[in-house]
Amino acid sequence: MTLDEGKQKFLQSWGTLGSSWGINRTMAQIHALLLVSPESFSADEVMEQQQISRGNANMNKRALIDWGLVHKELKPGERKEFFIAEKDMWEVVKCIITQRKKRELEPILNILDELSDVQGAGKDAEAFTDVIRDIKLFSSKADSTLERLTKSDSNWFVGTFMKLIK
Amino acid sequence: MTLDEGKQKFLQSWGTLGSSWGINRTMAQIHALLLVSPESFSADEVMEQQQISRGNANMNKRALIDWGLVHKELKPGERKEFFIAEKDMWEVVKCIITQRKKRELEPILNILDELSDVQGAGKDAEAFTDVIRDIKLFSSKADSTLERLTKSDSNWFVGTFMKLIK
DNA sequence: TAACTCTTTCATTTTTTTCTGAAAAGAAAA
DNA sequence: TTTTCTTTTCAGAAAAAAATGAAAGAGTTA
Repeated sequence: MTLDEGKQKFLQSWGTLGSSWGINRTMAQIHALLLVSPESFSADEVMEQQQISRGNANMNKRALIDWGLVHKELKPGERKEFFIAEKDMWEVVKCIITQRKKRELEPILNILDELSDVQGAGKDAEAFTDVIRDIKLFSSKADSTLERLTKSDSNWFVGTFMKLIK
Repeated sequence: MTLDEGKQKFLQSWGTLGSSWGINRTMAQIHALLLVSPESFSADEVMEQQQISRGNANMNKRALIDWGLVHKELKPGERKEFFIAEKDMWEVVKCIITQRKKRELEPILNILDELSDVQGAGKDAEAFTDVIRDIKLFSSKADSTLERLTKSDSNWFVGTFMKLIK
């Protein structure tokens, strides 16, 4: 397989994976494009490579920066902004965990807290509080595990998970 | 908060969480509905509770069964099928991990294998193979960790993660 | 076999999400 | 200040995903 074929296949797959995880396909593909490129890209280059509009490129570029997956790069003498992806895969994983945890896990934890004290008696109320309690147990365990994960360094991660997997 | 308000809020939140993780909102809400109910539901009851069409109810009910999150229940004397959710939260988590791993992680692992032997020289090819190698490292570590996780019992999970979060 | 009950399918409609492109805003150079 | 280059915004268009409902299918009972 040639480099170009490989890149193309990677962009395609990364986009598909992203969209099945609730991430806009184009955002995932721009991320993939920047990930496999040693050079930074201008907005125009991204637009041309991905055949997308300026608005679309800008919107997704900003989202990637918000997630911490992409950084701005200013080239001396150039007026344009350039963009380059975080290449350290451990940093990438940490960014994704941090963002999704903040945006999704933490809000649901707050709601579960509120739901812990519903009023009601009987089988229905009992089933409800049981489920909420169990979900809360798992969620807060997940939350603190991920919190520790993102606070640790790559070696800790590799070491700990190595132990887990054998 | 009353039981009904609580249920309503839970269905709402579970649906939102689901859709930000690439799971159809209605599927997540039906799941939530069945999760917090001690009794099983017929298709008609689901339709009425969620105000959705027969086709929609059927489609999502089937998806939930495919995932292993919901089971059929045949009541003696009744011609209808009834549906009841798996209530053991550890089983629920295992179902979700197993399905997503099979549908998403494993396919990408196969693609990463193919992408490992792209032909090409220079900075671009090097950047490409570096990224693919790193993603493969993380993915296969994740894969084997999740594999072991789903093969283990609840106590193992609680114990191990307890240690991690100490 | 015919009538009945319930489930499944799928072409069409509806809703939601994503994308476009032109206009506005911002920032550096002339 | 004015011009030039670049980024951002956002209303409307397009595409994608989800939902509907009627018809077909499947299994029971009469």
